[in-house]
Amino acid sequence: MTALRINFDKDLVLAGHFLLKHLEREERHRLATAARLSHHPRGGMIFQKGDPGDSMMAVIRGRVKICCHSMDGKELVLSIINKGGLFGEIALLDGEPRTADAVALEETDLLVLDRSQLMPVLTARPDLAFRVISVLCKRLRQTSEHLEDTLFLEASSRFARALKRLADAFGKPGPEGLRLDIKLSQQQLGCLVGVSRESVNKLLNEWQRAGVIEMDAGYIVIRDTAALDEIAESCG
Amino acid sequence: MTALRINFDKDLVLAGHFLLKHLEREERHRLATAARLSHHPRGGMIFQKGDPGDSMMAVIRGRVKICCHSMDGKELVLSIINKGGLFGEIALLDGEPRTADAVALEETDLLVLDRSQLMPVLTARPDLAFRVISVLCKRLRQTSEHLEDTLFLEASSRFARALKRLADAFGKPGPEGLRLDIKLSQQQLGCLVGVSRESVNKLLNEWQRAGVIEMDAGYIVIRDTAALDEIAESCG
DNA sequence: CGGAGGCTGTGGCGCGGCTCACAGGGCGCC
DNA sequence: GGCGCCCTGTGAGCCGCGCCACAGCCTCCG
Repeated sequence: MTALRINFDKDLVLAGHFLLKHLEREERHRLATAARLSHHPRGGMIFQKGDPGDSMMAVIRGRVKICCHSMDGKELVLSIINKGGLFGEIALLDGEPRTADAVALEETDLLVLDRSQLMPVLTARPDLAFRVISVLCKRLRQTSEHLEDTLFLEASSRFARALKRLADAFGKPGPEGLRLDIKLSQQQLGCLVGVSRESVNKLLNEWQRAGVIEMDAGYIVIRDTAALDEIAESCG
Repeated sequence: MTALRINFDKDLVLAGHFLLKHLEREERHRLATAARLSHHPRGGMIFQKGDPGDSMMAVIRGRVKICCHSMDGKELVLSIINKGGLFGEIALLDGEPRTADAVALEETDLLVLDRSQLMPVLTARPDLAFRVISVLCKRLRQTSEHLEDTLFLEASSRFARALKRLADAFGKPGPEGLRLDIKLSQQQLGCLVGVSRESVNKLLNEWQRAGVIEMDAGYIVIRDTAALDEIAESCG
């Protein structure tokens, strides 16, 4: 009974995912039964840079950060995966080790798909392969934009752009403005763009004084999108 | 007669390319006849960031740099494509605008493949699709490593790593050491890693004095690979 | 309830590296 | 040959921002 419910849930999860929603129900069901569920506590390590990787994960509940660390302990957060999102495809697809760490930001449930299950489907369904290709293209565009940002822009613009990206991914419109529905410490915000915690603090307070943003119970609310755009484009 | 020779050449070029070498001869020939040749003088612009892009290019002769520019005129060189290399796949695959400029570093001939020609082949041949996927994965790994480098490492390490990468791509073993078979100004070298021309100059001279590298007729020769590794890994 | 550990808020110092300024050299073009 | 242009070489100055230090808070836990 429980097993049945879990399988049913898995089907639903896969069906909800844009990569797999176009599969025949039967095919999807086969994937669903083969997929493992895995649970991770807040802060739990899902995989680590250098691990052999023959699976990819879909986030059912919680959030996952993809990050890596320098030799002297600095952290760079490459991306934050929301519920419904997918990560770990690269190592699955090319068979090389994982390029980054994956850490649960909150209590998180994952659906794990192994290469051996996925590859036959990919081969049989060219449309699925194209979907994968377009995911990879998007990632590449993002990463390369991230690189441009860090080389061309100074800290304030970079951070403003990061807020805008966060707003796209986690923004909920509210009475006061666009509310970022995710709690990140100033430390973590800094890691998103390669800026020190202290600088993040100073920028946040500066913008708060200027009425561009507002802090509400630890959440950031963007009050003046235009002003933020201004900062993001400034200098250059 | 000329046309025939050109078609024959195209066939050869495609056959030499790892993406296409596994196609049936007939299929490849169809692609080859459909593909355009295009010629660019040294410094010529091949395409520009933001252009609609429905083609990808294989380099038959010469070299191409993929780069982009900041609003205040700084340049970032994302990669340099050698003869035999491929570029422009991303826009072709996902239909979005080009993410960067492509400029001929030398007198360059290209073979241009249009989306309309390539897509049917891609759909019919899953192995080709996988090959494309693995190209994208490799690019993604490179870009993300580039990003890590610029955020984590200081100028000297970054530049040392860039030299190593150049050595991988363009290095010819010689009597004195590994010779980089490409002429780049200090300006261009700087653009590869986001370092000012002056800093590049100082580093090159410093390393030359230390016997790590040597300049020969404008070409860089790496004499002490281990020392370069040392610099690349240093600090952290 | 008290202590520890993580987060925020701020000021000051120091440094890596960019900017600027200038001088000399090679090379193609008029 | 001479002129302009782009390259290399080098020193001085400046500045953004990281790093350090410290103080006040909140939260979790024994």
